[in-house]
Amino acid sequence: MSGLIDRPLRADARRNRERVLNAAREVFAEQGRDAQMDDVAQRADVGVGTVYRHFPTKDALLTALSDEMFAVVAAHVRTLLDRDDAWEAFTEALWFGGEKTAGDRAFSEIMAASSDLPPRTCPGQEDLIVTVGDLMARAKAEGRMRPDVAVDDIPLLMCGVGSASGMVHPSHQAWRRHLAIILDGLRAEAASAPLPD
Amino acid sequence: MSGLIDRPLRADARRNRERVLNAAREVFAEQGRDAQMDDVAQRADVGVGTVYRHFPTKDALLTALSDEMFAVVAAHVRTLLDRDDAWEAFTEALWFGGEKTAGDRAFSEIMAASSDLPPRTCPGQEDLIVTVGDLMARAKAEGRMRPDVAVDDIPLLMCGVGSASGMVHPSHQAWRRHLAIILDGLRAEAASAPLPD
Amino acid sequence: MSGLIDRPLRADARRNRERVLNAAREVFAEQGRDAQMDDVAQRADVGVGTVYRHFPTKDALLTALSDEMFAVVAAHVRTLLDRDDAWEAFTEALWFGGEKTAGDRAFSEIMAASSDLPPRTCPGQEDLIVTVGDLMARAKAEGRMRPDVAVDDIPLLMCGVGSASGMVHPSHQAWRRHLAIILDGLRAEAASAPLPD
Amino acid sequence: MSGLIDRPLRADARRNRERVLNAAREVFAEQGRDAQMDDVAQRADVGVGTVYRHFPTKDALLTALSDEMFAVVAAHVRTLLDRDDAWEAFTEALWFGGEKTAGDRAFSEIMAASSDLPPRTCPGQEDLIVTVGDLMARAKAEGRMRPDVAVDDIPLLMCGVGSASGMVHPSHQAWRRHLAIILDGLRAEAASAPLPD
DNA sequence: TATGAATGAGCATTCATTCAT
DNA sequence: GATGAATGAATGCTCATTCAT
Repeated sequence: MSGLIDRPLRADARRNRERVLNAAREVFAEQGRDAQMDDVAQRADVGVGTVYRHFPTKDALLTALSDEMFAVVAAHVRTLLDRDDAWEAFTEALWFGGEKTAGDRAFSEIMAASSDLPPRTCPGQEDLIVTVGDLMARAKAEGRMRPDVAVDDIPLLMCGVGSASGMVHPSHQAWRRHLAIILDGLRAEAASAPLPD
Repeated sequence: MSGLIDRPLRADARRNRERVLNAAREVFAEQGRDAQMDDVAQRADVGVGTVYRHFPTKDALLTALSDEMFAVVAAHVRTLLDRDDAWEAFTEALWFGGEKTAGDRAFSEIMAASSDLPPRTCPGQEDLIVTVGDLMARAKAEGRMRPDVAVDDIPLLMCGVGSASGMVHPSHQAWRRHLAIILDGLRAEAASAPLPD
Repeated sequence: MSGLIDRPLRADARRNRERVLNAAREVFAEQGRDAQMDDVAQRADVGVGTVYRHFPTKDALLTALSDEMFAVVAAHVRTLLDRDDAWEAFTEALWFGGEKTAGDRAFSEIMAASSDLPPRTCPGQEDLIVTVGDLMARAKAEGRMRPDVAVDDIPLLMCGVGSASGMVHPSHQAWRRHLAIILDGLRAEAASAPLPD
Repeated sequence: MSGLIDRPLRADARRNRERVLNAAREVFAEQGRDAQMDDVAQRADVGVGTVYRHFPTKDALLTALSDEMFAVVAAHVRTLLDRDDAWEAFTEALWFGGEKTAGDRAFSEIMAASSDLPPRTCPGQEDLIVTVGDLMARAKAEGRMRPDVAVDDIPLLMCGVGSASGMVHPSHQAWRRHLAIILDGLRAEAASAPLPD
């Protein structure tokens, strides 16, 4: 009952929340985490207060954004789980992640800064660890992936891809070369020596 | 005339410049480019004014720091030019660069941010491009390095290594794994497909 | 006509008005005039809009609250008018006022701040001036109260009692000592010299 | 040595610190603790930054102001210690305190708000407790002051005087009547009954 | 009419940079 | 030259009030 009555209000609010999120995504992607809340509000065609109503803190907004990013990637990777070729699935997962990360300055910065912060984790991130871990285990079993890589190496490598994605101007697709090299380096045949621990 | 009078002052000034640079190196390495000028001055046991006398702008100081970094690396790489084994020399160059970058938050950030900035180059960087380019050409000729990598890919990859260096807590040596993978990915045998352009 | 239709609404509205007033009384008493309208609404289980429907302004709400306070006290004092012993009645009036004021941060603050505001008066306050004035006149006639006090002194003194009521921690009853001293100071025998004007 | 060299700088800074303090005293006295830092800066003919250089926080500034107030009063009261007539000295102390408090909204508010805050004390306040306590002991011994008042009652009473000082417009001297009554209430002969505890 | 989301002026605070001493 | 105090634009966040639903 009240559900039906609530809808209109909530619908409006949700729409605004979405506008804020979209604006924030753009603004932070372009300008990095130093972008200003006022800019987000402006881009969303909304007062600052509205931004703060939905996200009590700049940090909360940034967190929401990154959680969402993880969730999106995690969801996609999950669809890859039933592929027969685990290495190929893994590869595709990383390409997808790169695609999402590329050009998102804030996300890259957040990942790069994660050393300072308490090691907060969100559902998406945990899911990602599980699913990617699964793919990696199978790819190793297939003999396609070098056995000395760990799941924990992946965020590291992707963080690198992310920061690379900002470099070199126009095509902005230099990160593809970066990732291609990394993927080649992850192949079973590539291992010239065990990775240092 | 003024030369004679200047000398002692200049000596003093040069010493101060050095103190500032040393302090700045430490401070920015630890706290990243967001560190404050006042902190630099304090660490250098110098007034802020002195910092500004030598570097008109925070940005100028940061630039000086990064130029210096490039110069140091370039100098080292130059000593590797007469090695017989070019691939090995190249490898060592990258390990040296990684070592220098790791733990220098500001330098990593600067490299990662270079997309914003006009593509300023400093002598060290140019030198690096030449020497590393030379090593790469020879390594390719040796048949040890995949032919489709370009010199321009290297800063990209190293930028990744840099941002990785900040991640994962105490040992802070996870970047070594990252670089090892990349190097394996750069080997001639690793190339599973040509790099995208 | 509209009267008949309005009634039920009015009943509802009046109930809401009451809820708002009750909530506001509590909230402002606890947190002082800096308490937020949203808090009032929440405590009243009502939307902010409803609060604003009944009181166009935070100030209006505060005013209503203080008017009400005056009315309550005035009503009580009026019941004391037929006492034989005017001094005792006066005394009781002040104790009653103190009791009401103690622990009501907002009311104390409002009284203390009344210098800023235009010297607005409400029926309760006027009534209070009349009744207390009457008691005072009779107490002076009885020879129990010093003749140089004026009705205008009383709010002043009570304001002091009010601000005192907030001080000193848990028992919060230090104001009783304050008022006791003042009452002793108001006795006819206490007058060591005429009050300054 | 460096002392001599320091002076000019420090002299300037101290002058500015004084300007800030003076401005703050005025502004907060007039508008209460809600006055804005920008207003203080403006009144001091100084940038906000300067205010913050000397007082890291609005609260720190307010604290400094109140500490100073206590110190001034304490110093004055200390000069009264050698009076023969302790009651008279006590009386004078309170008049002095009233004089200082009257018209200083912020100070009154701070005293009135002291119930919330952790019971911070400054040297002046402690000194005051000691000296006033001494005067009170002697006044009681003289048989001039009622024995059941405690030093702790005084801030309470003065807080009342303070808040009273803001009331009633033009003369602004109504607080004198308030204090006079209180003083009469504190006399030994005034005690009609022991104070409640 | 009630609701609570939206608004945005307002405010404390920071920090790169300037400039008097 | 060196110093560090002064500057003030910039920024995150709050809260009284309005208004679409």
